[in-house]
Amino acid sequence: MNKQKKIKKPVMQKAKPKEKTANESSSTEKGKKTFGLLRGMHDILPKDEKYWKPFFHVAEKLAEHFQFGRIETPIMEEASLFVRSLGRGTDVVDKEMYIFEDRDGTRVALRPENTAAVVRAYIMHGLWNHPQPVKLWYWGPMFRHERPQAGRYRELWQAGFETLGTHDPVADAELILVAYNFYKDIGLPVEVHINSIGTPEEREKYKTELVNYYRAKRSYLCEDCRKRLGKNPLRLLDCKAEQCQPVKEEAPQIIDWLGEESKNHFMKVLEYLDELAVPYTLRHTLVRGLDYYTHTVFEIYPATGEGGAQSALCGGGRYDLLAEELGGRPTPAAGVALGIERAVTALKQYNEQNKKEMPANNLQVFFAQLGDRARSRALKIIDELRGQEIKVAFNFFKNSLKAQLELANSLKVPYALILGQKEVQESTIIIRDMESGVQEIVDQKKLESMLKKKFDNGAKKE
RNA sequence: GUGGCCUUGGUAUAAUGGUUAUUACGGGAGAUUGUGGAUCUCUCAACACGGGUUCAAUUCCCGUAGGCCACCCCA
Repeated sequence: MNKQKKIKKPVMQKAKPKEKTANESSSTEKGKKTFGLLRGMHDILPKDEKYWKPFFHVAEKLAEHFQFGRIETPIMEEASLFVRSLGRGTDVVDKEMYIFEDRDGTRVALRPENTAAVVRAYIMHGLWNHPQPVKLWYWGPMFRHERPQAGRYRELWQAGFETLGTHDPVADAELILVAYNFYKDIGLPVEVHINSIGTPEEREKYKTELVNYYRAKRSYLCEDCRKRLGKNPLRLLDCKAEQCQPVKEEAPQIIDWLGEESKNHFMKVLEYLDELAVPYTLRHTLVRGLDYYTHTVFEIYPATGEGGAQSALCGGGRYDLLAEELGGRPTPAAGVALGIERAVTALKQYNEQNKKEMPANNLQVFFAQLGDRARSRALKIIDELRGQEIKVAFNFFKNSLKAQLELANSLKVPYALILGQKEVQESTIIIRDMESGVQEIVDQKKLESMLKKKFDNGAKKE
């Protein structure tokens, strides 16, 4: 052994320091190119499944309960769909879209979000002829060419809920409830931030007021804010620079610039939330970056308040004008998009801090097999157990009993079944209690009933 | 898009301008061959890539890529 080692390594050693000539050859002959990920992209591996699956299930369940129909639209659309909906001048459109010409010369974009596409589908398939409102949900990847950071990816998964064809504030409240439950059901404490940005007209008036106010204080502002003043005044409210805080605090609030109708709508939404006991915080600085929003806007954050700058877990609001903008008939609507990666990250962090773990696998038995004959018999029995809805783990790639039990142990399975030559001969099987180590030999025919009895007893004890 | 920090096996880490790059977890095999959760043995596996400085670079410098942080913005 040792000798082999000594021979092997010096050879490797020599190959490397052969300097420049060796380098060339090693990069072509020996060193096969390996591939990494495109920037900002990530794989979702089986180990993450315990986080991703529950979120999907919760979304699916909520959709079922609240009767949102599933819709999946293509991840590519005509680029102009997003330009129109999100608005020229928004960052998402101007600098974050994956946009290219396909082989036919069509201007194509990878969807940066899904509301526009859902509205497109709503119009295209004449869903306005269905009983209104039409409630839809989706789950899939979005693409934004941003500079990546933790919680910010270029491919990001979103679940979304959209309610189209109603002006009723109860729709806003329902969406917030759904989003709130999405986190609550999974055990992640969150807080809802909410605001109203009224109609475009009201917003314009407010913007003018805001600009006037800020202009007077221009000399106190940070550099960014001076830029924002001309470019994107609503963003002034988001400024984190310390020097701007006093100015910000005194700034006019959009609420005061809403008309009767808008105000009433907002009040109604809040009343519903009170009734639903969804805790929320009014945040008059909450505006949103996509052009299509009107009236209610909201975001949800982890209640821990940690997680860096991009900690918003989801965002949504009303978009009463979007359908019309996209060529449909006027259709009041509202929706919410939930970032799955951020939810996963927040939940992981929360679990870590609170020493919680995701529910363990619900495997009930491990099937250990010894020898060829046992193996083929095992497959049959396992299939029968599957028919009985008994969740059984096994690994036919390991042959020693020891290795198999080791696996059973690491999987935390309560019972192991052991089938060897002897048992095959006698048509029996061993049931081993993994905790106590007690084993009993039972007739294979009685296996299912025995197991079920044990599971029942186990359930009763708990 | 702007600025900054960072990059050693799958993960987490140690050290070093110069013979076999540390340790733990993890993966595989095993400790008299049909029994796990303890211990032990063996084994697998890394200096992101490219260029430069140097007699010599994983170590110093530059570039690229990627990650992270803040901003911009957003989920």
